[in-house]
Amino acid sequence: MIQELKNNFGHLFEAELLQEINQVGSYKDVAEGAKMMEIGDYVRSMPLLISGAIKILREDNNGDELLLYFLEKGDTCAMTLTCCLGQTKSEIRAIAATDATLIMVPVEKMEIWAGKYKSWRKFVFESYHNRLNEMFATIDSIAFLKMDERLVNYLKEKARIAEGAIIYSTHQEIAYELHTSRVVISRLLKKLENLNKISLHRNHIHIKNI
Amino acid sequence: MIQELKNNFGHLFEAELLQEINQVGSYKDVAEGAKMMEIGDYVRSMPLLISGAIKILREDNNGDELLLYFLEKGDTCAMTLTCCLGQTKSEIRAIAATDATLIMVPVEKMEIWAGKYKSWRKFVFESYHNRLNEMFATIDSIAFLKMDERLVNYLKEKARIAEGAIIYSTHQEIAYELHTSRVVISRLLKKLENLNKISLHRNHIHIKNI
DNA sequence: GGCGGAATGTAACCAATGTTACTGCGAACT
DNA sequence: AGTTCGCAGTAACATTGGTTACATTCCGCC
Repeated sequence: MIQELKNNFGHLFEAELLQEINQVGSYKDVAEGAKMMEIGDYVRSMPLLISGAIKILREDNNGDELLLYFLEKGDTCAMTLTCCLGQTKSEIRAIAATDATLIMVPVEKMEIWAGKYKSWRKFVFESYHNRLNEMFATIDSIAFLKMDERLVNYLKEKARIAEGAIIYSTHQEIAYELHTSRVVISRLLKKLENLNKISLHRNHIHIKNI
Repeated sequence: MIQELKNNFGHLFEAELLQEINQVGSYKDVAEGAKMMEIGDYVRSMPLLISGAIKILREDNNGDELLLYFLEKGDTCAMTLTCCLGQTKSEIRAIAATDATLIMVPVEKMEIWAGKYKSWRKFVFESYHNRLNEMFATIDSIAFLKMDERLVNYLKEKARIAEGAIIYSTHQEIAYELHTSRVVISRLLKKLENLNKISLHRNHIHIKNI
């Protein structure tokens, strides 16, 4: 494990902290689509993401979903940070967007290291900061953009995460994540295809130039 | 100053930390409407809110605004927390929603205390947590609610902040904060008045039962 | 090859919200 | 008292996005 740790977090943490993480952390592989956290769950360990991507979703009373943001390599989940300390429930759902590997750290360490290691504090603060910024971006998107622009942003982000020009999603799945209906997504995607920005296929979308 | 500190933060911080805050912090009074932070500003001190309320706003490229949430007594601004450490610019605007008093703490102390006082760490983490939760609530509101429901929530919140049943806002101001148009707000307010939930007057709104 | 289910395409319609344009009212000022 | 200006009321219309309904296509499976 220590090698992956160094590769992904070596520039952040001093050797002693890496050593500690190595001792108490446990490896975990998750498959694409796996639910990693549910709304209302209590959190007992903190994930450090080594590879893959996790999507973070919000749900309303009617079960309608909305994609908030993605976590990637080197990220951690801000939700767990204070859930651990404050013993509160998760407000969000986390689902593996791709196959992913992570290191799980017991919550007790979280606060101990915050007192002990400056680099850990920096990491935790920056995680919060990044998450807040992603939330701002999400809010901008919902509040200020129209659905066609939101869709384009979504496709860009998805392509970036997938590290390729092909997105394997159905229109229905996209509709869920943007909290709209399948018909609307089909309509807008077709427009993008007519503009020659994407090409549509069954079960996947080819991003050409958006 | 020490007395206000004790009243508002005494239950959070140990005596030694209160003492330190008292030594390095400076009092500041701001009048309603005063701009306390602008998008793009660098932050050099951290506010602890003693009384009053601060509204936190987001703005898009076209200058359109959106109210994110209010800060109140006992809160601090999460934005400053990492702006200080990371030397990044503010992503938000802060405006005094009422007359307010606060204690400004130099940023250098922020990280020092985080290493020294467990209670300070707890406070900072909880601040982040609260802000994230408020952002979730804001997103829920924008994404899942229709404008009439958002307006009702807004009025409730405003009345709570004002500690009374009368809201001194014009329709135009409300429209800005909810990022819609004055006509839409007037229309919806009139509906609420017809339902006998509010009564409308020039420059103010009387909340009756919503 | 035919069947069935999932995914997509599309039209027609509806509801919510945004826009434009104009009216009238009230308070402040002269 | 008359003027001015900001605020509020309202109608008419445009646009966006959501809904319903149905046709078509693709693919795996028998």
